[in-house]
Amino acid sequence: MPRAAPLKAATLHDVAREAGVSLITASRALSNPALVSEKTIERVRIAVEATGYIPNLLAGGLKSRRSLTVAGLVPTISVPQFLPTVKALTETLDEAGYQLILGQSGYDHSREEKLLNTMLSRRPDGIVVTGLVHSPAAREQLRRVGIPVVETWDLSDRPVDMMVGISHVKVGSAIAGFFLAKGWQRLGIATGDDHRAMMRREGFIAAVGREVPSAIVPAPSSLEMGRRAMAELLEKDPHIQAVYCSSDGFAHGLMIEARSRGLRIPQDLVVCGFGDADFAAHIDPSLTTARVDGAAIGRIAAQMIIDRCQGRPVPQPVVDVGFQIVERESTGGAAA
Amino acid sequence: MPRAAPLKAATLHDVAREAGVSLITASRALSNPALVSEKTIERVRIAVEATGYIPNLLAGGLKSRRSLTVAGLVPTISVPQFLPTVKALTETLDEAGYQLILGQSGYDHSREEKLLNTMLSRRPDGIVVTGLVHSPAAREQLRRVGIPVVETWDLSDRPVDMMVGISHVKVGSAIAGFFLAKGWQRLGIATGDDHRAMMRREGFIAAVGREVPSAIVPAPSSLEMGRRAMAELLEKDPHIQAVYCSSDGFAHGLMIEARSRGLRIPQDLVVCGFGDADFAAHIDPSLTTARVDGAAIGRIAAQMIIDRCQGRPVPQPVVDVGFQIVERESTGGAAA
DNA sequence: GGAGAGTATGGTAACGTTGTCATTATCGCC
DNA sequence: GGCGATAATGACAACGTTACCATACTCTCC
Repeated sequence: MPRAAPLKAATLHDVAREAGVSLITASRALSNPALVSEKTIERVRIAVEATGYIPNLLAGGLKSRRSLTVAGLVPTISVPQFLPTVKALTETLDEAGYQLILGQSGYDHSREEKLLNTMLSRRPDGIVVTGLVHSPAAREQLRRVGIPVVETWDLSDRPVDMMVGISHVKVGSAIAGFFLAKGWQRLGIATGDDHRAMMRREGFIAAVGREVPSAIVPAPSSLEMGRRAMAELLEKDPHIQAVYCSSDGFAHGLMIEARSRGLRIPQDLVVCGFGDADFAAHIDPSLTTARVDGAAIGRIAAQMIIDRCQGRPVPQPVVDVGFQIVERESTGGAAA
Repeated sequence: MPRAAPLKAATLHDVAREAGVSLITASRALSNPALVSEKTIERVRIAVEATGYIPNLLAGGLKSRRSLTVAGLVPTISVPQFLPTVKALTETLDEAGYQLILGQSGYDHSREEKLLNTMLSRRPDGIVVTGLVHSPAAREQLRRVGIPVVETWDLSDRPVDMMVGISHVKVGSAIAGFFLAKGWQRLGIATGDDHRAMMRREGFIAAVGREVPSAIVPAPSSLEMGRRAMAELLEKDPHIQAVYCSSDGFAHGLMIEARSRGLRIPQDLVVCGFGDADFAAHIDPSLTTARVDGAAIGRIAAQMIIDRCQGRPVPQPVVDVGFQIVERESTGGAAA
């Protein structure tokens, strides 16, 4: 099947000729209209219509050193937890004329370095990383290129540049504190093995003051793995009372398995998740969980990048968006 | 906080000088090593290390007219159904050296056009659209630019270029046929209002041969909306026997609501979803659903683009990946 | 030993845009 | 009327890479 002859696409040159102005005036009419008279702008606009001109951001970016592009690195997009963040990121950037280039680093630090290099060769104006940048080589390289970098969903003492997230250690200890305050003593942990989840586990254990039976599964955790993790925990402690799970889908799996073994939730066992996924409030029993505003993380990260790119100072380069424990039926709370 | 002085990044010119070869030889050593001697390649490799050179794909793409970039348009990434597709797309493209630029068109056709223009200004080597391209202007423009285009997750008689997906009408009628074969007569539909879901509804209704009580919610559908949809359907027909839902999360919501009203599944009501989400097999009761291999859609779409870009003909420009109804407990099937 | 076919390298000119500096109208004001 | 300031436009040279063509040097084979 013969495709339409790929006619040479119109360039700004063609637009300028059509409009009867110089090349550079046409350029300004489109990208800096304040410098051009109304009349000329209109003429250029018409010429753009007539020629079907589509700007070439590769050329523009090459010269101006602004690609209007931001690189986004996520472990994998199939973990629902980051979806609101990526969504808000894309949308906020889009409003400012930036596009997101998505990269999946996997949960593997060596890939992180390689992917970063690939990304940098597109000369993004900024980089948003989900999680911390771990590899020292990558950290050093990011510093050297000198573009704004935001690490998200985590906090640390040594940011590469900017940071917006939460303290996972605090989440862990808050949940442990919540369990202990209710008087539950036989605790358990079901968690993925990624860095953030393991930090929550550490916080949990530190708050409890002793080791806690744990089922650790490879990230990302899923509902299916949750069922298996529940089985594992019941083997380790048949009289377990309260389990913290590293994600809501995971927690849901634990609850289903527990029920299928005749355990009543919350009477016989209570469960707390993490993330406040969209379904958490609506399953039965509704799930107690630690809520984090993932969309806010995306919005703030995008805004940090945009501000920096436009030369504005970022008032607060490290932002803790915090979290709250939302108590629902799975720990004996009210329905909604 | 003063950032490191942004030293001028090394260019290929610096690498060439360091390696003692000409600019163009350095270029070839990196992007077409077959033309360069082993010894020279090694020298260039060392020079790259020494200078910390990172290629500039903006410059390369400008000259070569290959940006090594593919634009991906999804309605929104927060609909889990497309996640496996986007994931496979990203991964397959990555292996061939291409990066995905993600755009969210929303469920709004006017945004589609605007977004497309933004995307095209980055000179992608290909475009993958989730769903069909509806706006005639957008279709025309895509044809004109002459780059490979893949429409996914759907099939139609008038592809813009290439296509990989399923017939949603067939899915709808298959599910209706499945219900009817079991002897269920009082049917219902709970569906999102996006194009694909509405096509499934049409297929369903056509197979039944008469109108069917429907709860239609704005896409994307969610578990929460599922609960409300169940309530709505029960109002329309208190003795409803079998409901088809346009997504698995949605179906899950219906089941939870039904149960909370004392209905037993599958004894009093049967439910079928769509998509075979990762949790579908593991919730209780496990969910009967129409399985579509979303990852395959992503892989095939990516491969089509890659083949075209590398000048290979695409043997089959329209691919139907098909679907199968997976019967589980929610319609009286076995557990797994 | 010279034609012919590789193999490895180099020089030059783009690709399409924008930064920088220069130039020309236009205006207000003493 | 002439001065300086502002507005509007233009010329030119990049940005960093690759396409294209040319050259120099092998090697083979009759």
